[in-house]
Amino acid sequence: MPLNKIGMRKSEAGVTMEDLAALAGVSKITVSRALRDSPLVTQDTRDKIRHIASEQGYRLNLSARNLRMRRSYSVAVVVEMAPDQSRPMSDPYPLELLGGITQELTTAGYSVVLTSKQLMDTAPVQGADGLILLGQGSHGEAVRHLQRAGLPLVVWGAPAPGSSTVVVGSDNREGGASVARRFLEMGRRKLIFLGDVDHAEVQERCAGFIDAMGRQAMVHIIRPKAFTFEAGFDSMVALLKNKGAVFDGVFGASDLLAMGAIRALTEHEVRVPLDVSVIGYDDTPGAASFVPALTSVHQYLRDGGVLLAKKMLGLINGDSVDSEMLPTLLMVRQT
Amino acid sequence: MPLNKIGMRKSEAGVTMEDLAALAGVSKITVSRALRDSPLVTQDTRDKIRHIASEQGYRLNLSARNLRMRRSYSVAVVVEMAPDQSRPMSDPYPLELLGGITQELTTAGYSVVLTSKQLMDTAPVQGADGLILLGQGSHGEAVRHLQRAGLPLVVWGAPAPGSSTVVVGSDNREGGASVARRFLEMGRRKLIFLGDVDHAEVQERCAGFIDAMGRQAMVHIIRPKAFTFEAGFDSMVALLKNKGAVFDGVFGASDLLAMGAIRALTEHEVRVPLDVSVIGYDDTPGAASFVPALTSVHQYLRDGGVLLAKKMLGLINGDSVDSEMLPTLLMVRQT
DNA sequence: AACCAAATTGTTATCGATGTCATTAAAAAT
DNA sequence: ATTTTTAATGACATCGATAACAATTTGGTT
Repeated sequence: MPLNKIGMRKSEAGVTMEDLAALAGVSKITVSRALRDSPLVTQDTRDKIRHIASEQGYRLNLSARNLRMRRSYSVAVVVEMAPDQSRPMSDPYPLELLGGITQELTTAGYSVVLTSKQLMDTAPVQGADGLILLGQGSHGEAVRHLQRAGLPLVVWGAPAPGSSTVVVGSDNREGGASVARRFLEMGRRKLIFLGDVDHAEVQERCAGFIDAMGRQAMVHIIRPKAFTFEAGFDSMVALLKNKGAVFDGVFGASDLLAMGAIRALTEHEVRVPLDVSVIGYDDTPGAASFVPALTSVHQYLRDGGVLLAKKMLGLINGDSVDSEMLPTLLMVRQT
Repeated sequence: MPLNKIGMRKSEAGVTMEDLAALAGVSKITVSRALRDSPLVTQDTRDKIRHIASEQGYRLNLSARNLRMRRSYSVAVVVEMAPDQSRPMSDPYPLELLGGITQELTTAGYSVVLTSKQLMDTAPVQGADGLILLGQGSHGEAVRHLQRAGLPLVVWGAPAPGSSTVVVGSDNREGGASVARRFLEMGRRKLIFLGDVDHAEVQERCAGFIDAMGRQAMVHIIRPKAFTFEAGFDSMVALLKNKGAVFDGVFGASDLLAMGAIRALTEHEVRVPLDVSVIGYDDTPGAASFVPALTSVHQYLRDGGVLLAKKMLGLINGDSVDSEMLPTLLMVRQT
C-alpha cells in the first residue's frame, strides 16, 4: 500500500483492493473474491478481509469493475421534466414512478441515470444497459428510434396493439370499467366522459368505461384539449349552456378535469353528488381533500415503478418479458 | 481491428479507439486526441478520424475514461420520492428542479444519478463526484452526515445562519415581502399568515412578510401542520368560528393552503377578494386555473435547478462558491 | 545545405477490478 | 509414506481510454 512520509495512506486517493491485499497479506484477487462472497475463499480470510475493508473505508471503484465487466450497470430513465398541460399524468406522478424505479434498480446494484428527451444522444444514455421511458406514450417515433439502438427498452403507458415493446402501465381499461360499475350501482344512466380520447391512455379509460356500461347507459364524450382544472370547468360550462343536455354522471379523465367540472356544476346550482355524480382519475393528493371529497381511480404508481424496473432487469438478463398492466382501485368518496 | 471469419467487426462488442486507429492508420492516442478536439492534432486527421468514428457508430466508453481520469463524472441527486404532506414544496416542484439540474449537468458532461435518502450508502452515490440534496431542508443531521463524507455538497432550501453549506433556494424572504407590499397597496391592514413556521422556508416567508409590513398592519399567524388544501380549509373554518377575528387578507404559505382557505371563506359567505384578499405561494399549475384565479408567488424552479448544478460544477472545479437566492415574482391575479 | 524550433504523432505505463489458468497447501485415499 | 483429490490462493492478462514522455516530421533560418 502506498504510504507517504508520515505513514498515512496517500492523500484522499482512495483505498484499492491492492491496498487491502497488502494489509491482509493476500493477493488482490483474493480480496476481490472475498468482497464478492465467492465460495472460493475461506470463511476466515473472508471475514478478515471484510473487516479490514470496512476499517479502511474501502469503496469499490465502479468504473474499474464496469470496464472489466463490459457493462455499465446503469439504466437511463427518460422523463419530460418541463411542465406541460397536455399530459394526463399530472405532475407528481413521474416522481412516484421514479421512486419505485430507483428503489428497485439501486437495490439490484444498478445506477439510475436521469435524462430528458433532448439529452438522449449523450454519452451517459448511450452507455446505459437499458432505457426506461416515462410519460410520452408508448408509440410514436421516439420509441421506434430508441428501439433501433437495440438497448433493452421498457415504456410506461398504454400498450400499442401490434407493437412488441414491453409496456407497463396501470390498467386504464379496468379503471374505466370500475367507474362504469360504480355509476350503474348508483343508478346513473346518462353519462358524460370528459377527456381527450386522442391520448392513448385516456382512450383506454373511455373504452373500458363504455364497454362495461354496455347498453345500460348512454355515454356522451366531451374532449377538452388539456387536462387542467380550467379545461374541465370550461367544458362543463359549455355543456350546461346547452339546455338540451341532460346527465347525471361525469367521468373525468383526470382529477383536475373532474374538479373543474364540479366547480362549474356547483356554480350553476347543480348539486354534486345529489343531482350529478362526478368521478375523477389518478387519485391525486388533492382529491381526498377537495370539497366535496372526490371519488377517483387510484393508480399504484410506486408499484408501477418497481415493475418497470423488474421488467428492465429481466430484459437485461435476457429473459423473455411481457407487458403488464397494474390493477387500479376506485376510491369511493363523496362525489 | 478484430475481425471475424466473414470480415465483420466482432459481434456487438462495440468499436473502440483502437479500431478507429487501425482504420485511420494512426495510433489510438491520436484518435483520443482527435475526438477530444485537442489542438495537438491536425485539422485534417481530426476530420478524418471524426468521420470514421461516426461512420462506425463509435461511442466513448465512459467507464474506461472515468477509471483513467479517477473521476466518475457523475453527480448524485437525493430526492424524497414518496408523497408526503408535510412538505412545502408541492410535488411537481422536485421534478422541475430535476429538469434544470439534468439539463445543466448533462450538458457539462456529467451523469445525473438519482437516489433517495435510504439509498445513499450505495455504491453509485459514494462514487459520485458530488451530491445535490433536494427538499429535506438544509440543516439537520442528514446534511452534517453528508458533509463528513467530504464530497462537494449543494442543498436546495433556506440557508442556515451559521452553516458553511452551499445553499440555493428561492428568496423566500423577498417573496414574503412582495406579498406584504401587495396587501399594503390594496389597503389591507388586518392580515393572517397561514403556514407552519417551524419549517425553515416558511419561516423566511413569514419573516419577510412581517418585516416589509412593518407597523403598517397587524399580522396574526396560524399554523396548520400540513400544506394541503384540507389544512387550509380547516384552519380557516376554525378561524371563522371565532367571531372576534377580523381580517381582510390571508397569505398562505402554499397554494393549496390558500385555495383551501378561499374555499372555506366562500362557503361562509365571505367574498374573495371583495371582503378578504388571499395570496398563495408556489404558483402551482392549478393556481392560475383556480376559480377565482389565485394570486401567488412564483418561483423559478427550473432556474433553481440550473443554479444548483452550476454551483456543483464550481465546487467540483475547486472554485469558492457561495449560497445564492433566486428572485421570486408575484403573479397578480384575481384574489 | 545544415540546423534548430515548432508542430505532429507514437510508445509505454497506468487507472482498479476480475476471468483464466497455474500453483500451492491441505485432506483423503491407497 | 506416497499418491491422488480437493480446496484455497496467486500470477498474469485484460477491459478502453489517457498522461507523460519520446520520436518523428515539418517548416523556417542562416
